[in-house]
Amino acid sequence: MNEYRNRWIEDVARALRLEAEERGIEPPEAEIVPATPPKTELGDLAFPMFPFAKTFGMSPALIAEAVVSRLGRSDAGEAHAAGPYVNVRYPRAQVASSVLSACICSDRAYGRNERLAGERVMIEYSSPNTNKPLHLGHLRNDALGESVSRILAACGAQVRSVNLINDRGIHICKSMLAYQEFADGDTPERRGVKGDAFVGDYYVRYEQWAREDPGVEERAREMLRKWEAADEEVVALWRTMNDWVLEGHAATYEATGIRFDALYFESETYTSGKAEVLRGIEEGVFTRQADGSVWVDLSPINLDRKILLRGDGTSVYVTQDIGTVIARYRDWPFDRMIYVVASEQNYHFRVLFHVLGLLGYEWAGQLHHLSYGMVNLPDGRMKSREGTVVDADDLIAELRELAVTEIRAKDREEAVGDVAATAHAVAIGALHYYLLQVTPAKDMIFNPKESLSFTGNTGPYLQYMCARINSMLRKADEQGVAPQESAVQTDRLDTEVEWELVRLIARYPQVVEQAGADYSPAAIAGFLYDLAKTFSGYYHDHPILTAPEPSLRDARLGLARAILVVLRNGLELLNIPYLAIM
RNA sequence: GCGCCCGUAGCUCAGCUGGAUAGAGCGUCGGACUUCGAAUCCGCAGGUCGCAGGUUCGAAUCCUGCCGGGCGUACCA
Repeated sequence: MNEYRNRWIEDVARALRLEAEERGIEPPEAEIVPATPPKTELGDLAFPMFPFAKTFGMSPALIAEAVVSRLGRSDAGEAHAAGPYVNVRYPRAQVASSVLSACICSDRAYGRNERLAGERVMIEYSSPNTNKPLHLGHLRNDALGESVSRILAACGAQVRSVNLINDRGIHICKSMLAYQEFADGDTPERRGVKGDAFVGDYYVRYEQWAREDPGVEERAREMLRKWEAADEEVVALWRTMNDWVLEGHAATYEATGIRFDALYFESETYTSGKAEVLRGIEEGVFTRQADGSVWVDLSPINLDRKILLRGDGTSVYVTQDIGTVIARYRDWPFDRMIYVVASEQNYHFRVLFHVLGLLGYEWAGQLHHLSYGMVNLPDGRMKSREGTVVDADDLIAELRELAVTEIRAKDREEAVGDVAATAHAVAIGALHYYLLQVTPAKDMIFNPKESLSFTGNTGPYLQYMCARINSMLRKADEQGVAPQESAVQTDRLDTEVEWELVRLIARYPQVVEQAGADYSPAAIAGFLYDLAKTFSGYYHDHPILTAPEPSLRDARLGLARAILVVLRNGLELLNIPYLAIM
């Protein structure tokens, strides 16, 4: 459909030029940018004539008429004047047939593009602490990271997803200390709970404990010192508890379809970066203060100054990130690196990227912080102290139970077969759609009640449309009426809504490309909902399997099949499970 | 104070990078299952697009200033 568009832009430009010539006027300079008319009846492309009114000394409507009389019609469609607009209508049957066949033939590859072909993109997301289970904030992070990874891969990039696990530090020692003090050798297995939840309980326990006895704070610091000194007992405990947590996190990733190509552990990299900072002093880009601490001047980027090494020579957060990104670049030289990290850390990444530039890494300009907003509850921020943090596993379990209830209520147990698996897929679909429909940069409110809903603008709605189309195609097969692709007579698709659906299918590849350029799964979510909603209205009013004539039935089945292709591919990019039956 | 982000229907969110009457979902109310699966569809109601200027033929969209909110601005990560 792009060819048509480009051709019409040229044609309209030429017509305007000729018109100007004939009137002895300077050809108009304004760029010709087509828009989309608000309704399909008006056409498929709209050229507003307002910008040319001044140079022509004519009303936009008159210009539109003059332009149209020069354009006439061609095999690329026909133009007509609609007030101040030149509207173009494509040859529908022709376009429909090329769109549908491209979609159905490409099948799982439909929507892919080569925009980022050959580009190596590393993307970091999740990055949990190993002292507690994943919570709702991680779920947004994971959903975004996973989806953006898939979108970039669909744009042709070679993507490597990594998870930097924060497995060391004072917060880790806190849960360890509480465990030592209170657990009496208990284990997750013995208690029959997930390892991350088990350890998380001790973290909470520590917080209570520290409130009653301020002295424990010092004991935690002491433990950290021992850990850094590789004290055997402390390291052994650390290893055991970390493994518990990692196992628990892995189970949650598994349940949510989150994958990584590599795991990085902060415990292995936290001392790196220091050498880089020291090199920076030699090169004069950092300065050392009398107490031995090292600073970077950030006034070039309108910030203050920032410490890079403490007086005692130990690293801070930025220093570590300097080290890890350099190490990663060595492991796997990338053309671009994306950090999926909450907006709280905007400042941190501005500093990090600037510092890497100062250190002379030319790829510093290829680092991006995909900043996303906070997830709040209807009555405010999640607070671990007040116990309002929404646990990831609990939420998923709740969604799953609700889905089971739905399946039973609709009496679909038999049709569905594996109720548990289907319910889980619905739960994940609801969750991911809910988290991804919002523009990443915006804070969002997580309304538990709303998130538990499966009706309306939701993931299950999209899954349901897939299931319905599937069901139709299955029946067509059973009745032996499944059409050959080549046999589809697209001129039978002559209603406005059918044309609208064809246009949506044709637009999908561009949506993927745009979503890749903007790192915005929300763009895909919005598009899929549009498509599903339009189709839903359509098949309600237009019988498909039971269409009055075979050629009409076949054409509609072809359309439905193409829509299924798009929905399925799109859902995959959002990490929403596809269901043939639900 | 300074920096970044955000203000669109009662609530949660869209709005194709400046174009035709600002759209969905939820919620309220009212309709549609002997008809391809009602996790569906259709209709009603609901808006000074935070406010004020500016740019433009044309602004929810771009610029400036206010007002309101969030997050930062640590020798925490």
